[in-house]
Amino acid sequence: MPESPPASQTLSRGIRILEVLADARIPLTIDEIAVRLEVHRSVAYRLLRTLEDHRLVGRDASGAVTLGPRMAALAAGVAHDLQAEAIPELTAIANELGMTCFLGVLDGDDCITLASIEPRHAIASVAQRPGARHSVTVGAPGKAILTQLPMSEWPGDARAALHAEVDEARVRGYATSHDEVIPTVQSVAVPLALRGQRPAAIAVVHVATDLDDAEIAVRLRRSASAIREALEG
Amino acid sequence: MPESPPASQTLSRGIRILEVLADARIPLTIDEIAVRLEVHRSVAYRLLRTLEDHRLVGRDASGAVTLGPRMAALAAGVAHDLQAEAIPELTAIANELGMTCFLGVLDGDDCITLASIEPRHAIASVAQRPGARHSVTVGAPGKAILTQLPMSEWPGDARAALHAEVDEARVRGYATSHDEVIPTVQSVAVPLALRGQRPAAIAVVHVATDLDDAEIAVRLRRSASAIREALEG
DNA sequence: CAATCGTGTTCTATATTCGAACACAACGTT
DNA sequence: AACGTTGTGTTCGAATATAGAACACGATTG
Repeated sequence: MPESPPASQTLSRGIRILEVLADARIPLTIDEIAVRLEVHRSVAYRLLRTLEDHRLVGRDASGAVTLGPRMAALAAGVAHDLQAEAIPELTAIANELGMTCFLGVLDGDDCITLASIEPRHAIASVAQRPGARHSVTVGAPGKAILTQLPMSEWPGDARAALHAEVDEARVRGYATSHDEVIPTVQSVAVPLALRGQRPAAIAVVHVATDLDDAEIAVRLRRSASAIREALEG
Repeated sequence: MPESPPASQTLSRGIRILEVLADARIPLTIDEIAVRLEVHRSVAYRLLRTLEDHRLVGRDASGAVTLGPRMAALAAGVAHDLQAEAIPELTAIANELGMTCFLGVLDGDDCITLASIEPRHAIASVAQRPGARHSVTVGAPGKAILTQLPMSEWPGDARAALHAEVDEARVRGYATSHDEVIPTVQSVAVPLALRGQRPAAIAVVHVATDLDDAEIAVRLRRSASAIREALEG
């Protein structure tokens, strides 16, 4: 068993500033940040100045600290080729089915939405925005991702509860959810397994439709295949 | 004149790793990263382990380093309320005009796309993705942003060249571009100035249309007002 | 079976960071 | 006006977290 050498304190604190700012969702003062990090204010100050040099944070008119747009530019580099191939497919699906369609990937015990495309008259429009994150144990995309993992890698609290449901999804080839992540909406997702990359899924959400879940799944699977094809040749 | 105390070396190097990964767009080995940072490999190693702890980077199956989806989750916190208000408006515009519609904000000398919505029947789909970044001196959104700034804050090389064009855009209330950022496409943008926040703009791109630029601008301005209203009461 | 390329670990001198203290500006309150 | 408050930015010595060399190891490749 390899030892676990200590991480970099300074870098870790700098990143925690970004995390704090991201979930605060409002501009914070340096003091507030220092308190949340439990470091001396002068430490937070120097770290902030460094983040500012790299434009990852900025100040609003009153001097309070916020995340900078440059963060979005960095995030655009995440799974760049997957996004490039997936987005046109998501768009096609969204237009054909008239439903919001999105791409989720596994991150630890979470499912993170990387891209999402909305059709006209989007009902659940604020539903799934890029960057949205929730436990992989809830929602259709999460379960579609779980079908790709050995149960030993599931979050501890999910094994008993989801065993049957995920098994069924695996043989069926798609997963569904009702009322889990977003109240009253249903979701259908198919797994997207790529060589060497983290497990992913593409999914749609809808409230009520004349289409059968299985029919939706067929359409999703077609795009999943196209994406896989494009990326793995 | 305040002195400029040195920035945090460790944090700065850690961020440079993220920057290097974002623009490499392919997985890198630790050695490659160390070379690009011009640091000893063991330094890069410890920094990487820290980034990994925070899930900002991950490894693919072969052990190479990539940006992690968590970066996207962080980026979702950028201008959170602006995005929340803008996205429904962008969607409405995209569907009404049948054009890709996006939100750009100023970052230093660059214009960064924060969100973009494509219409139902998208023609040129890969136009402007979230996170896209280019000089504020090119493209319609950039010029719409420049109309909000005193010329003293323009990038040095833009003052002479763009003076007349931006002045005209300012009195007209909208900016245009042909063939600047993306070949053959035209763009129309209106400024979006928000109290205490960085200058922004909303814009559409199109190839050829029966609509007049001025008519498009009217529609854009309506949404800009709605967003301003919602955020500033 | 070398040679190469990659990862992960251990170690000490020292450069870097920490955190207290100081200086100052803007705002409200009494 | 004097006062406390709340915020920022700067200085500096001591302490420690970091830097970078060296070592150990496993895959691949020739």
